[in-house]
Amino acid sequence: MSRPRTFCEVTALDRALDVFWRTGYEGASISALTEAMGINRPSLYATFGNKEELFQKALARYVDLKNAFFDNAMAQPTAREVVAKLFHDGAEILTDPNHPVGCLSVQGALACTAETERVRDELAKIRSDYEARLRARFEEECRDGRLPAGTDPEVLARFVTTVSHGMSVQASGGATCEQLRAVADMAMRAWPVPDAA
Amino acid sequence: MSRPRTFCEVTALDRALDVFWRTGYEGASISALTEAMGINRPSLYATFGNKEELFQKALARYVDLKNAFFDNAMAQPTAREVVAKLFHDGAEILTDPNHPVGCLSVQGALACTAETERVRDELAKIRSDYEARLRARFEEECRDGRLPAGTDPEVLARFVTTVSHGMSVQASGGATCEQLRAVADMAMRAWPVPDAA
DNA sequence: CCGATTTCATACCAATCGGTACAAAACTAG
DNA sequence: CTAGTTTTGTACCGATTGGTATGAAATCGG
Repeated sequence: MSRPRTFCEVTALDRALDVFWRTGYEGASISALTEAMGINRPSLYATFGNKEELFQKALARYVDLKNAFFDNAMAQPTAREVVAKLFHDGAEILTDPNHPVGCLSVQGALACTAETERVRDELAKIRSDYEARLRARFEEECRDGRLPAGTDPEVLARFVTTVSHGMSVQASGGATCEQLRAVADMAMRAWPVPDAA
Repeated sequence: MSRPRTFCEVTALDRALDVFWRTGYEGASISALTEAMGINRPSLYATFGNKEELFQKALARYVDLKNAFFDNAMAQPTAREVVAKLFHDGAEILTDPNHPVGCLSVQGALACTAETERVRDELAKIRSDYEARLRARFEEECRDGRLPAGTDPEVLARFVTTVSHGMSVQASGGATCEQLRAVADMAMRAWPVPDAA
């Protein structure tokens, strides 16, 4: 009731996400955030709490976007195709000019001060969650015998996320989609094959 | 002449490096730096210029350390062994408890504000320099026929650096040396082999 | 049309940011 | 022992940091 908002909460959040994505958590000042969001400081604090809560909410939006991409890859019939699609589409997303380059969970905060440890840990948790989902998928296919005997699903999942995060760093350094795809194709050559013996 | 320094310039620089490494460029405040270096502000500015110059000098120290590691790997007789050593020793260094986890050129600044663009670009240049050295080595072995025909040295170099940077992100997330080595071993399975045909 | 309620904009808060002025202290050359 | 030079510690600079107090403007239910 009473006076309604003059701004849309979700679009403001998307603007905030863009700033966090481009400049990292610490690099995003409240002034930069409010300017990008088109609102003023008290509105930000009234609506989103404080900087860290705003980040968490923007991060939740990011995870939504990323889940769409990830689930789409996971819909592939085989683990190998899942990863191939993850790499292929990931290369495009990491270099998409419509949003900041790289992956927020990598760009956001690797190094940090004591005050921003929680943010770094949150991003680390997100990364490890995706890795866990991959591992679960690989374990499944290992049990079914669809992945060669002797395949370690945990290592395989860690390898895939490692390459993905490396691709994010490459994107941050200016690598193109095609260059990332070539790297991804090369990584796929490490995919486990049944023993010839 | 006149009054001598009460501190060692290189050890102070190493302390500064440690802070930049742990907290990133923006996260390292002058107060945190002076405290870690055991000197006060005017001494810092008189000796090292300003924050950015201090970072550059600390970064030069870091590159010295990293070169020792890198050159050691490059001393291996074959490209394959170079990369295997790079991965194997890298896993240890990235998780060495004696210094901050991960690689400074990855942790330092992926995302940044307009004022710290130069720092980010400097780190990106360092990363690409190492990649170029790997590429040169691979090109050499391609010409000599020691790498299979059809091998793209540029892609191979980018793949190796991508995995390395991914390992740095993994280390930042708490991965152990052994876990990184397992990933590295898996990555080595992508190494080019001569066509069976 | 009015009163209750909420959002808005301005202007501010203490703390910290990177960076410096200044004078006392400590050293060396003579 | 003194004159001159450099480093040191303290105390400060304006600007910016994340975060708020406050009152005016706007909208709703009645």
